[in-house]
Amino acid sequence: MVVFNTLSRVKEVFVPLNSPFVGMYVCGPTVYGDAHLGHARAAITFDLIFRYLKHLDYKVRYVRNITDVGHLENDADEGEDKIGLKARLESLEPMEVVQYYTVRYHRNMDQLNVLRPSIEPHASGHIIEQIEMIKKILDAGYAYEVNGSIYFDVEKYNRKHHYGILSGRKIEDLISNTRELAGQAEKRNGFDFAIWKRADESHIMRWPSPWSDGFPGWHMECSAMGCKYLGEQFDIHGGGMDLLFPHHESEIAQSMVANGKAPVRYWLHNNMITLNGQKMGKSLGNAMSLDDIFNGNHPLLEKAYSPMTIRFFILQAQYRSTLDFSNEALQAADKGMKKLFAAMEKLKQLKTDSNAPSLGIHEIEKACYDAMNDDFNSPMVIAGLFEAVRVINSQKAAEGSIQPAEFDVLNNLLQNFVIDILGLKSEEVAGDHELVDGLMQTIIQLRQEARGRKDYATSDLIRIKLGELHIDLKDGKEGTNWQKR
RNA sequence: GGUUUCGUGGCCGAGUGGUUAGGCAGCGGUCUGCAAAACCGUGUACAGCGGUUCGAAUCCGCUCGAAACCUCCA
Repeated sequence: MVVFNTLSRVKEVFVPLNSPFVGMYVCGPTVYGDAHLGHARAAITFDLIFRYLKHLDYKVRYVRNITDVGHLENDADEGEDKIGLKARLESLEPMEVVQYYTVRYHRNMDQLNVLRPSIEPHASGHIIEQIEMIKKILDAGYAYEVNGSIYFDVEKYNRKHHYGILSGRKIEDLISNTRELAGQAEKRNGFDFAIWKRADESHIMRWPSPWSDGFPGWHMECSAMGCKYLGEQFDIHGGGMDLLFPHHESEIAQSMVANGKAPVRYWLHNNMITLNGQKMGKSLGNAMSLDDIFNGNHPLLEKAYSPMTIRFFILQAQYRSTLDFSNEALQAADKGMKKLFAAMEKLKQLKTDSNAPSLGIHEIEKACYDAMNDDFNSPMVIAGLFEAVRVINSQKAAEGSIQPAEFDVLNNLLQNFVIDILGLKSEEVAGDHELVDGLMQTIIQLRQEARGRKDYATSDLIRIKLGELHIDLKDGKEGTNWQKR
């Protein structure tokens, strides 16, 4: 298996530090607003990786943090904490905001069938670990204190190491390009970053420390919690490409100084979802919340799209490519996914015969594994699955049969890839499946009798009325099937 | 300005030095009371211009265009 490592910018063979154990850390959400499509992409990308590694029998510890402190709202490390700001605006206790949006985030992720990580640590629950790490950085001489705040000395760090190793930046460029911003007086250099920040009187999220009552800098939490749960060095660190610099770059610098070694072997970054070619982002005001999409409540949406449609849509692109949002693309994904699930149902009806000719199922299976082993190429997996769909449908249409051994391979292939690895699930019927199906069979039978009498007015009426309830009837050679649209 | 990417047929989106990605839409046919589904068939696609090569959409150079990051962001 090869993975694209942002650090080297090439695909590298994936070798865990302590096989069969794999440690994976992924930057989770800052819980101060509803999750949007971008959150879905990051979560689904690393859910895919988590699921596939487990499928390969790796023992994965997957840590995804909840950022509930230390994220500064404005420029230059001088702003207000994001959670604190929201809390003041809504007259809530900060932890109330955190709880509210964490619950909503979890609900959205459940809807998307994203597995919960092994550990989901909160930054606010690891202030002590962060303070300890800051002490190490201070002791090593790579940070300095000004008025109770501690800043990381990037310039000094860069003399021995390379600040920019991940993002490909050079410190000279940073010097010449760092914007002149107000309130940077405390820093020796504009690109130094706060690792502890003194809180002024108005700041309601604060903890005691040896230096001041304050709060940790944003980059500290991931360094501290990654180290705590996965060790000083672990296999995979993931997140959105927009976190590459300065967040991940700074994480590396902090850990290098505190632990004396690079924290991460493989850095994986998912690309952005775009809207009209532009990044969909909270700060750009063009982000669609997942609830909006699931409910169809957005001026740009022609209709509501189900969580599984969104999941399939995201998996149809490779995680390192930008993915362009459009109604047309979403509707195409919706139709394609339904076709896939319909074929999986049809497979059950396929006749087996040990004398049947081979249908090349093993080749399809191999193609799916090859695709996943090549940097988690889910679109190629899906292409392979549609090969399987074509085989199933054409055999069904020709009333052909399949070798029992190939049937098993095909069945396992679909189960493994569609359900377990891609994490898709059929959304056909919610609720009382048996009751609904029983009712439908009765209706279908009555309609069948009408058709037998050539009473097409009645049979069409039944189909039209069911259509209004988003139920499609499909007459085939062996009777009528129904499907929820 | 710097860093990093990208530009594929109507749409989304893989891939790659020589053989059909795939999905959706379209067109023709089969099937059907009709419809839908399904099946079969169907597309002079790789921004432009040069270069390397027996051969490039794939490698190199230039041009044009777009994006992300350089400030919080998945």
